[in-house]
Amino acid sequence: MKPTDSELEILHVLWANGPSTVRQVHETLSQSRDIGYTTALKLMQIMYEKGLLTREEDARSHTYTAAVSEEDTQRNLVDRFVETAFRGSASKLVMQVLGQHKASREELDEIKKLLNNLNQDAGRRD
Amino acid sequence: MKPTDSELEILHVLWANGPSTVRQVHETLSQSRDIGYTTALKLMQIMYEKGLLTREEDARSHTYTAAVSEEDTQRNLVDRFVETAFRGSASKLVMQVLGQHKASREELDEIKKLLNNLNQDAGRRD
DNA sequence: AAACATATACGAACAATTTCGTAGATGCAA
DNA sequence: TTGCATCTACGAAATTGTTCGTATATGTTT
Repeated sequence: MKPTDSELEILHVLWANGPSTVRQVHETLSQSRDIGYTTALKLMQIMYEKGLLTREEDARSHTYTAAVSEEDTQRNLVDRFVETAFRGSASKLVMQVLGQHKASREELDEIKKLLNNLNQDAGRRD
Repeated sequence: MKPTDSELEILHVLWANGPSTVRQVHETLSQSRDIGYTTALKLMQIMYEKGLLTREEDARSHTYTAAVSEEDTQRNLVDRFVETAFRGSASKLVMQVLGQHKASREELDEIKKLLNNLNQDAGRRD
């Protein structure tokens, strides 16, 4: 259920480019790091067995599609990460990230807006 | 340099309780999961070799201390995590976390305050 | 001092992940 | 139709992380 780092790389390619053959995925992956064709193939076969990918057995090659959504996957990853790295304290994580990374004004505004809503909710609950 | 999940568990114990013997760490760890004494020992020995822990060779047992700070470690982990799970988009991560996790009003206020400062900075830079 | 409790060190098994070589199938081109 | 390019499948090695049993040393108690 939890994709490994390599599997995540492949998922990102499929999320960004849509259904692709092993060759296409390998081509993209090659641009950012050294990886053999059969390595990519094997990874995608394993992911298929795990249910992380579906595939269409076309004429000669197979076309693979991500079977899990980017959102769901990231939600799962975040859950685990908050737990292991921040012992469950999501707000600590948020503050760490905000203090550390740059974000555009638009992004900050969007976050602020979301935060205001949450703040109102929290107020009502008290 | 990057602690594994098990190593992180041990670091959390040491960060929370301060310098401790293997026995003390094992005692704490046992409360949350099944783990043998020698397993904890081995992990801490490896962490010592890696430089994640220092140790004081007392009379009979050793007293271990975290050699890396909680803040630095979390910063590193967040960096990697943003990269692998969110392809570098820190704000996506923040929004994912805020939308998903509950936080107390105090925490939200604190985040909001931090965010306002950042927002001003971003404004000035434009 | 002898027996016991408890510590470290070490080796090894096991599992998961990553990597790639090689074999065999299949379509296409000469 | 023969040979070349390219595909999948498979097996296996290398790496890393986790786990614990056993040996051995060292204090402590009687």
